[in-house]
Amino acid sequence: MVKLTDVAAKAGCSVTTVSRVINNYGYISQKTRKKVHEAMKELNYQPNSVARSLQGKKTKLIGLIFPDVSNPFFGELVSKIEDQLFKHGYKTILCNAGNDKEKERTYLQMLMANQVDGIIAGAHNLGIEEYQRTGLPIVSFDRKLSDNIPIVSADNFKGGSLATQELYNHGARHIYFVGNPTLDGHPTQKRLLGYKETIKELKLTEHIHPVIFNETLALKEMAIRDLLENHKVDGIVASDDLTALLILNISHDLGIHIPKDLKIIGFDGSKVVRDFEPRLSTIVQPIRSIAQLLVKLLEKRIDNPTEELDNYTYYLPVELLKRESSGN
Amino acid sequence: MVKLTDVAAKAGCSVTTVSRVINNYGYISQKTRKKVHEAMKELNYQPNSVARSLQGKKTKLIGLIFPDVSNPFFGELVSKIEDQLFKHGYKTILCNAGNDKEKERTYLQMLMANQVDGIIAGAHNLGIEEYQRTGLPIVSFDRKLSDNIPIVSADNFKGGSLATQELYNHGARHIYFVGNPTLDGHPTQKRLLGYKETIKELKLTEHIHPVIFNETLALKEMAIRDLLENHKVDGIVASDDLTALLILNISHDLGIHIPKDLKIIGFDGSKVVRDFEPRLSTIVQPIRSIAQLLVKLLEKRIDNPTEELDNYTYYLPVELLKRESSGN
DNA sequence: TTTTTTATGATAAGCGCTTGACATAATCTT
DNA sequence: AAGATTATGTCAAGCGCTTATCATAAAAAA
Repeated sequence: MVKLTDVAAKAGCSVTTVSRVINNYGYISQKTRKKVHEAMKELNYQPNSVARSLQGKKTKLIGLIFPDVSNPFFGELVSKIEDQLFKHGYKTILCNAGNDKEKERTYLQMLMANQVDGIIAGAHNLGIEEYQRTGLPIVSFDRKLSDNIPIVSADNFKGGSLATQELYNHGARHIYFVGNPTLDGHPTQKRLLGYKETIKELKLTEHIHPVIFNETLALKEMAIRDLLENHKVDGIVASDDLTALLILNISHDLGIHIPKDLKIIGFDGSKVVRDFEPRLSTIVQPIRSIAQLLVKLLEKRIDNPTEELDNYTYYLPVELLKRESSGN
Repeated sequence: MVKLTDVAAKAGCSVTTVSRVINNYGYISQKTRKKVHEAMKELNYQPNSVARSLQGKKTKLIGLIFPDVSNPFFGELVSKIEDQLFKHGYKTILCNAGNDKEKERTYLQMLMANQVDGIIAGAHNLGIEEYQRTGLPIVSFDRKLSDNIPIVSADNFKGGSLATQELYNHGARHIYFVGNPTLDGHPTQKRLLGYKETIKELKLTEHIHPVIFNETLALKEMAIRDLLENHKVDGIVASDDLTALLILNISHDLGIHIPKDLKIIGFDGSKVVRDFEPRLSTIVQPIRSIAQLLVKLLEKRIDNPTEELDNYTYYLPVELLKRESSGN
């Protein structure tokens, strides 16, 4: 392994000088600076970040705690975050927490032990305290952890409302909300609230049909089949796109015509779903902006941990993508 | 920050003893071991892995270099790999390389600087040498890097063959291969070879219709539209599921009935696609097994870098999932 | 009791790098 | 030419932990 002393030898100067070049302090002539850089290049030298970190330097490691990148929405979000972090010089430690409390907890410990500079939290298994206890800079996606942890989120309430209104505009009068009904703090709840509010404004009756997010596919299908076969429904606000797709498929099996008999609108609008299911109307979350803001806020916290932010809650605007499934 | 000396103080023993407990060497009585563990728990102590790594201990960090987790297949694969790594006590550094040579190169440097224990390489931008030069244990997914780097892959050739045969069995005689035609070393090429071989056996004419993987959606759509409108085709082997979905959608737009007028079969079989597009026939890669094998091989390399493996090429069996789109 | 074995402590070196203190050149000012 | 400025070097301490060495004490075996 090439080390500082090797570079110094090659460049014909002292380690101090090399260190000065690398860390950019003290007096250095252009000539030596160049010589050192050349030596580093020739030897393909990379300062050992482990050693640097031990001096209290930043590790430039960020922990990303999210449910699961195999979900297209989280996949895209994580991808965008990773890209932002990379541009800011950070490396991403990927922590898929699933719905596994224990795994999330272990990861938290690991991240601390690895001296990460900060955490972006998007999983929802653990309580606030466990995150607080890390003492690390944290920003949260879509869920309030505590008063002093910034939270970034799409405007889920508005999304729920927009979706409901869109279905109404296209003639639906028996509009169901299909998805997770009761997870408190969970983002889908705000979507539900938006739905409820709008239903009330429209003087309709609210109908909530629970389809639990991390149930098996078969159980979800049963729940949806039950809805479509045994209830009078002509419009559905789905809590997320995957649920919406399921409804689309089952409707097709049952011979229910979309959008004539039933109008559907999803939520999330990941690129994959938008591109490959072009019939589905959906509420699109601004994934790129979310990623940018998360990283920007986190970096701010890292660079200045004590500074109070002027705002701890950010709702980014959603967009209604009108397609065939909602009657367009 | 809690450190070793704090634990020693709390437990009423020397740092040496604490270190003996942590690293499990030398003589230690059950009583002291317990006392130390209690002290660690009480203080919520985590050995600083940065400091440990500096002694030459393993970092337990693995770099994962893949194109992009927002692609459902890679999302699922990365998710499964992450899970395997976690179970083996490793942390995952996520490196989305996209098709960006420079980013991949930078990541490689970063991984070296961070003293990762090994790399799982699934991106295809860089040449062998740059990987070799890291001097790190590496395993590769789906692409040969060099003779002494193990490669794990689904049996793409067999998959291409199975798909072609399936279309034939259901009556297709004008069977096209749609996707990347020429990327050498790229996995889709073996799929193409499987297709070609089988076409020859069946005494049909081969037709290759290029749709470049990282083109824009619009260009891909144009290419497909051209195929469907201007060519006599009744069967398509798609190089991957997303391309297959595109073909499905465009066929629908053009009023081409699937599977009556045209039979399609995709490739990859990620869970998302299987669950949410249940009409699509596809060649399913054994993602979980791939992940397990990759991690197993990598760990072997890490624990014993010099040992020669008895095999450097692993083709895992694919499975044909028969659905409606291929005529079932 | 004597010898072995087991348990713990004190001390120090070192992993690769940073940084401060101090010293000495080389170059620039006026 | 004298002082100021800039450039480089030497040396040493320290980040938190591991590990080897040596010493000593307690428990177990002979």
